[in-house]
Amino acid sequence: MRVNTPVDFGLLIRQARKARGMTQQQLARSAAVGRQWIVEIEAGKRRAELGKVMQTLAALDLTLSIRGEGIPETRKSEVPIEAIDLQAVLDAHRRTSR
Amino acid sequence: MRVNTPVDFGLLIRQARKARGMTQQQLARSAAVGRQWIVEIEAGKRRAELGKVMQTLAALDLTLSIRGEGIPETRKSEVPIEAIDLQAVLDAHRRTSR
DNA sequence: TTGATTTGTCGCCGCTCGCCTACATTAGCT
DNA sequence: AGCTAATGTAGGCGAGCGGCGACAAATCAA
Repeated sequence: MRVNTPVDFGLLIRQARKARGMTQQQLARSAAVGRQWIVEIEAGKRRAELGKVMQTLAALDLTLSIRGEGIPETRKSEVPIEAIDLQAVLDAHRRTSR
Repeated sequence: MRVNTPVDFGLLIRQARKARGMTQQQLARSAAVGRQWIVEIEAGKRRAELGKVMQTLAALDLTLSIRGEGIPETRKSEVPIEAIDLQAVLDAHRRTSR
């Protein structure tokens, strides 16, 4: 999902945290930040430290990506989208739907 | 491209800036930050303000997105990936390859 | 409702940010 | 080489961060 503002970050972090059934306290420990900081980032703090934000995303197992002119789609080390065997998909479909 | 650390942010911002032929001064003005700040973020400053980072990405026309468990692929307002007419693709393929 | 957990808010305080000006260094020209 | 623009660095400054402990308020379960 696209992220345009610090408020978006807050909402998504909170959403992911709840989806994992974590409390602010647990997330704070896991991300090595204060609980207070979690409260603030979830509220959309603009002046939050970039590094802590990324620690938090990592603690939630979330990945961040940038796209735009002049930025390659992936890095060498990144795993590209898995190739799809269209033929197999179509065969399977024919077998089940008729 | 995936972004895991503040250093990644720096490299990508610099890369995008150069791809647009902008100087640090120009980017700084466009993003409403100090030139000094651009120097630091490009060097991978961990404690940079989240808000300014996003202003800068916006000034470079870069988009940020988050992915992971519990985070929807897109927001209502976001434009989904364009649907592909597989039939047309296959037809075209057959026409050219045989 | 009651009790317990979770979340939000407050004040304090050391530390660092980010802007500014000015200077040093490096790149990119002809 | 020589000049100019661009980039990196330094010191100083006000402002705000983020951690802490302690409370309030809200949420949830039985």
